[in-house]
Amino acid sequence: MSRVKLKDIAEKAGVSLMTVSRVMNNDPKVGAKTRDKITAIAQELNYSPNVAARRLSSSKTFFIGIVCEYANANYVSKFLVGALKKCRTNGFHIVIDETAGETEKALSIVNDLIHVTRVDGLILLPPLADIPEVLSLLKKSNTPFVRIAPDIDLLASPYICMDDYQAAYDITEHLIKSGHKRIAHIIGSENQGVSRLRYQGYLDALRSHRLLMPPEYIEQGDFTYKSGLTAAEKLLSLKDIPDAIFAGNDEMAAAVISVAHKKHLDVPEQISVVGFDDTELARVVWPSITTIQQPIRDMAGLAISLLTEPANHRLDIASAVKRHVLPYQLCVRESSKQTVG
Amino acid sequence: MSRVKLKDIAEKAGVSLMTVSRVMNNDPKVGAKTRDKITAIAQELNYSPNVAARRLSSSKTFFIGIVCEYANANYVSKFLVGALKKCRTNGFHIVIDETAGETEKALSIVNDLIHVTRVDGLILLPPLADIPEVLSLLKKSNTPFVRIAPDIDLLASPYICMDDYQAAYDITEHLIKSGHKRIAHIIGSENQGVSRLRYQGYLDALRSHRLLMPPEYIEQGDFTYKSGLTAAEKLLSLKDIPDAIFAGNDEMAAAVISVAHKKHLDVPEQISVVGFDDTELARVVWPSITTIQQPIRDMAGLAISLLTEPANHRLDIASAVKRHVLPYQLCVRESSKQTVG
DNA sequence: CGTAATAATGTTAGCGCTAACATTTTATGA
DNA sequence: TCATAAAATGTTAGCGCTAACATTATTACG
Repeated sequence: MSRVKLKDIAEKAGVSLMTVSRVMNNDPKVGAKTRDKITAIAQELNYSPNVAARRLSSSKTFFIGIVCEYANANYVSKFLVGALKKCRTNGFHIVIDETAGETEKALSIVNDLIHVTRVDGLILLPPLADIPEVLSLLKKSNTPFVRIAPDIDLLASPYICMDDYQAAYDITEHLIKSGHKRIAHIIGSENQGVSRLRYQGYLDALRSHRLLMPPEYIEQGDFTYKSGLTAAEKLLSLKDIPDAIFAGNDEMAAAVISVAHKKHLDVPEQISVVGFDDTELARVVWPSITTIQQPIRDMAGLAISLLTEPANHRLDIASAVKRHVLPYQLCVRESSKQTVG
Repeated sequence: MSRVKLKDIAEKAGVSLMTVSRVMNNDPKVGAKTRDKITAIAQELNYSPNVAARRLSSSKTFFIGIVCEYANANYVSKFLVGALKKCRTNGFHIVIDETAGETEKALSIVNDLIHVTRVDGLILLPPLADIPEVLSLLKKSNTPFVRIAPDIDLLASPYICMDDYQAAYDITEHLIKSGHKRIAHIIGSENQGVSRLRYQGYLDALRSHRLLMPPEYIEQGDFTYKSGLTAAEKLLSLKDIPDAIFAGNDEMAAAVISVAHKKHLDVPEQISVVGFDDTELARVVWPSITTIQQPIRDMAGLAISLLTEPANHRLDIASAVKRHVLPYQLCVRESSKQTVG
C-alpha cells in the first residue's frame, strides 16, 4: 500500500492539499503549471490514492458491475482476470452477476446493481449487450456503461470489440497462403452479427485471391459442437472434399476434427481445420486448433479504464468516442498445415 | 449500501459508539447483557459495517490474494466468481495473480502480495498448494492462508477439498448400476494425489460389487487430451473391449469419445464414457459427458469466509479445523447409458 | 467496610480524502 | 485606471470507524 499521501505531495509542491486532490481528480480548475508540477511530484513519489478514504468522503461506491449470461463461460474468466488486474491499481471493486439467460432476470440484476449496489459503472458482456430492454433501462438510469462486442444500437454506449471481418479475412488468407485451394466455411449462429462478419471476411479473402468455392462448401452452423458435427459430416461426404475447413468458432472446429478422424482423415495432412476465439478447447484437443485469439483481457482493461478514468476518455454522451477496436492475434497451431506441399 | 451506522445503534441502545464497535469486532471486553442487546438491535436495524471507514482506521488492507498457475484455467473462473460474490457482502477486495508455472515467479508473487500489497489473507489454488518453497515462505510470514485441494503437508494450513475417492466410487457405481460389467479406467497424472484417490475409488467400487477387471483395463494417462487418445486407442483395440470407460478427468473422457467415434462405436449405446471435474468441455462436446461436478464456487466462498471471518472459524494455528470437505455432485449426461439393457 | 484489582464502558483524536464554501490572484473591459 | 468577473487556490468540516487512553462500575478479599 502507499505510504505517500496527498499531504506529502502538497508540502513538497508548496501548495495546499486540496490543489493536489484536484489534480488527482482531473478537476479543470487548476493552473497548467501547478498541475504539471504536482503530476511530476506525484509520479516521482509513486503516489496512489487511498481508496478507502476516497470512498468514505465521496459519494461514489467504487464498484464496477459486470453482467454476463453464464459466469463460467470461458471468456468471462479471462475478462475477469483482466478487469481485476486493472482494478488493483485504481481501487475499484468488481461485482459480477449472471443472468442465466433470462431477460427478466437480466433486468432485475441490472436494476439491482444500479439502485441497490449503486455501481459507478457497468459492463455488459455478450450476449447481454444486445437486449433492448436492458439498454433502455440503463439509458434511463444514467449509469455509465460499456458494452463488449454489441450487435445492436451501436450509438447507445461506448463499446469494445475486435475486427471480426478482418480476422476472418486473415485466417482464410493464412489457409490460402499455405497452399489450400478448396476451403469450406461453417457459418455461426444466424442471428449473431459476428457470424456474418466472419463469413464476409472469408468470402472477401477468397475473392482477393481469385478463388471460387462451390456453394456446397458453405454450411450453416450455430456455434455449437453438435452443429459442427452435422456440418462436418456433410462437408466430408462430398465427392470433392475440401482441403481446409474454416469453422466459425472453436467448438465447431473441434467437432470437425472429430468427424475427420472418424473418417480416417489426417489433420492437418489431408485436411486443415481452423477455428475462431481461442477458447480452452482449442488448446486442449489434439491436434490443437489454429484460431483467432480475441484480446479479451485487454478488452477488460479498457472497459474498466473507460469507466473509471472518464477524464482520459471523455465518456460524456455527446462527444465520446464510442467504438474501440482492439487487435486480435492469429494463433497458428497443429490443426493447419504450415508449409505448402 | 448501508444507511445504518454504529452511532444509530449506540443511540438506540443507550451506550457509547465504542461499545457497539467492540461488539461488532467480537472484543471480549463487553458485558454479556450489553452484547446481546446490541447484537439484537444491530440485527433489527440490519446493520452492516462500512468497509471504507473500517479500512481507513484499522491497519488491515481488506485485500485477499488469490494465486493460481494459469488464470485462464476453467476452474479459476468459477472460483473467482464464487470469491467475488462472497466479497461483495463483506467488503474485501480480490487480487489475483498467476505464476505461469515457474516456482521462481510463484515465490516473488507471493512475496509481493505479502509485503507490498499486504493482503490480509491468501488463497493458493492447485497446483500451487503443493510447492514447498511457497509454503515455507508463507509460514514464515505469518500471513493467514488457505489451500485448495493440497496434496502435501496437510497440517501447514487450513484447506478445502472434495472427496475424490468417494466421488470416484460413486461414478463407478453409477456405471455398475446401469448394467455395465466391463469398466476400464484411465488414471490421471502419476504425481498427483487425486489420481490415486480416484483410482482407488474405482477399485473399491468394483470390489464392493464383486467385479474383477483384467489388468489391461487400466491405462495410465496424464490428464491431457492427447494421453486420453493414446489410452483409448489401446483400450478400444482390445479383443474384449470395455462397455464403459471411466476417465480420470473430462479432457481424457472427451478424447475417449473421439476415438470411439473414429472406431464407429456409438456412445453411449455401445460404450459409456464418464469423466471427472465438469469442465466446460464436458458440456460442449457431443455427446455431453457424465462427470463429477466439483463444488468450486462453494470452495471459494468458504475460503474467503475462512480468511475474513476468523471469529467464526478459528483460524489460529493450534486449534483450527484444518480440513474442510465439500460435497460434490454426479452430473449424469448423454455419454453414459441410463437404463439397464 | 474500605481499598486495590479487574471488568466494563466512555472519550478523544485521527485515518486520508473530498464537498462546499472562502479567499486570493489574474484577466477583462469601460 | 479601477471595478468586476473569472480563474486559481485555500480553509474547514466531516465521511464512519478504530486505537489508545481515561474513566466508572464491579468484584475480591483482608
